[in-house]
Amino acid sequence: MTLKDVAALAGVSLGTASRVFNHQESVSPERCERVREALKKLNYHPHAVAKRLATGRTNVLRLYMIQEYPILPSTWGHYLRIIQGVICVTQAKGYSLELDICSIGDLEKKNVIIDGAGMSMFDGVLLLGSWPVEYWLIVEIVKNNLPYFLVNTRVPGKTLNEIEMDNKGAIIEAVRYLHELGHSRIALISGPAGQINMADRIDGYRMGLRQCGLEIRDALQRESDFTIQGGYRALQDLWAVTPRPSAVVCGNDHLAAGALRAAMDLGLTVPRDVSIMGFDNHELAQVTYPALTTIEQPCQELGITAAERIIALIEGNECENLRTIMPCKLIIRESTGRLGV
Amino acid sequence: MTLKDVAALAGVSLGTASRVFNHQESVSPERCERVREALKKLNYHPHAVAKRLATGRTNVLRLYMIQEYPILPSTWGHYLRIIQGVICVTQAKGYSLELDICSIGDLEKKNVIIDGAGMSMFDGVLLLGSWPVEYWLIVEIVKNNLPYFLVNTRVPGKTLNEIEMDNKGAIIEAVRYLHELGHSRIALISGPAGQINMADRIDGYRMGLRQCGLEIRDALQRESDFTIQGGYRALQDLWAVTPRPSAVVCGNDHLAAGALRAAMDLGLTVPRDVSIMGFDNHELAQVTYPALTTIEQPCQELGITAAERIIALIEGNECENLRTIMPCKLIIRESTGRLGV
DNA sequence: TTGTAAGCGTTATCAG
DNA sequence: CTGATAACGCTTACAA
Repeated sequence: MTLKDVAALAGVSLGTASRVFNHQESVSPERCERVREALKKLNYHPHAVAKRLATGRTNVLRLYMIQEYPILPSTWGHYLRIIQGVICVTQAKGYSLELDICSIGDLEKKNVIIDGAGMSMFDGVLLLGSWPVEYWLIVEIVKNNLPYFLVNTRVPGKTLNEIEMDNKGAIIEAVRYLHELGHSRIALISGPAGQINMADRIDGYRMGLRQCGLEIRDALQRESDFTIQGGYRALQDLWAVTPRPSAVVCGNDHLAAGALRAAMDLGLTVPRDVSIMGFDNHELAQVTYPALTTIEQPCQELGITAAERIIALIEGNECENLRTIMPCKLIIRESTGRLGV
Repeated sequence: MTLKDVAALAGVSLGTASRVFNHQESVSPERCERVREALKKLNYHPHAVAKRLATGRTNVLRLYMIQEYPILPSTWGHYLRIIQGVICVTQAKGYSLELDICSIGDLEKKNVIIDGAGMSMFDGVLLLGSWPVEYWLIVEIVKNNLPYFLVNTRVPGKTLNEIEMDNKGAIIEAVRYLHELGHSRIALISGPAGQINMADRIDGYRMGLRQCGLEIRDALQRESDFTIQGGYRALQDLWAVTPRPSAVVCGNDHLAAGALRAAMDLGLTVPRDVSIMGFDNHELAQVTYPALTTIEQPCQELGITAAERIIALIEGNECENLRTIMPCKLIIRESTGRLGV
């Protein structure tokens, strides 16, 4: 059932049928009505592909999940919430969302994005990741005139179309909070410093200490992976340092959960003997014992904003804020408190 | 840069250029070579949309995540692993994956699938969900001749194109395992029985008891939601029953984590006083204290199989197994054991 | 083996 | 306001 059939049934030309269906502009009420009836009767659906060919617009947004190895379940959960936000917007605005998962290596080597754009398979691209993106990739994208947004990541040292969490500010707040509880020897167990989010958290830790007038001691900083086991080992490590820390900020909830378990196995009571904080407000922060004080990120909002921005870019409504930082929120539970209480 | 340009540069006709690019069939080696050079020089990428219009094939797979409300993080994680499997296959076979999230109500009311198919936006559809799907929706899909597969869900009472986890078998194994540890009063804390997976797990629980020659007692079964809090309350409840259970099988790891905490707050030691089991092998199963014995599902394999099957269907290679059940795996950790040990 | 031309279903331009 | 008609870029008979 094509528009032609509709036109035939309504006894009008193809052009008129198209006008009625699309804008109902400049067509007599009478014929307009006839076309509408035909549209109804034939249960007409426009052929999306033909429309795309004719208009040059696909109404497809492609989202690349840039996946580090090994795959981390914590990242998964984080990404999916962001994607949910993206979908809210794409659905509302009549876009389809194509999803792709690839390593940063794939993205750069095979040049999949540019190729896809060359084949005009999508109108814009969202790069969702946690590790730094190479500048030349973006240069390539810009050169091809393809609307893009970096989500939850960036190109170090450049200000581009990007939208991120305020990782740094969140940790500064965390350090201040611990300082207000009376802690002055605050340690850090971070994930890999090469990861963008983690780099910002490490930065925030140092800046927080500075703002509180506390000394920055290398011995109190541990770089681990993102795993529960990593957190476990790092806390054991940290406990060998003299003087010992009285509070530990962790790069994510998994590290914090591991640290918690290590503290327990060392015979410590949390938060009486040591305070421990996570980051992410992952579900597991609720099930540890004691439950983790942590930081919540506005994942869905991030996705929503990213989608709105790129659609604005696609549709030519220049969007002002090319760089946006979303604030996070401190969630206080049981794993932090005053020493000895 | 279109094929026309390539043809012009190579000094051949459009048709010949197309033939070289697609099948390199029936074209003289010499001109073939010329075309190839032009292809290279112009860095030709076929216009996907035009190709689609000409061939009538989109090479797009659409996956609907059927989302219950409220949104459960545990479901998210589960789905994403499945999707990852799907993407492995679509990437390898040259398909794009479109992702949509909607409630089952959306799907049925707005008839989005049929409309999308009518607009020929995709070649096939994967329905990923956990709640029963209405038969008429599938009837509609079949009527429209659209290849489909149900993933992780089904239409109750019908055998259709579907692929699921062996939830039932897994719980039977769990009950047997507990029975071998000497337990005879085995309780169940399930999620909503309306959810397909949970219904199967409840079935499995009953069948497992029967196979072990144990009595099925309603007082030892609690239907909760999927939350940690739900598990907490359910275990408290269960503890008021006389005689008390000595082991509790939970519908998922969240319920089990809540039950664990409740047991702790009741002053019990797990597994000495009571054994507790989860389901999913969610990350939080590693961080509870004690760590949860649970059941792992082959999520990625499920996705891979589903994608392979539907692509076979699309490409007309009749796939034999229209219904497939994937086996799960028992993961033994610390939360189960013999009574009093 | 090759070129020509007729689609594929729209949109959009341009006379009338 | 309306109807032809030319794109859009490709595939695929069909004819040469």
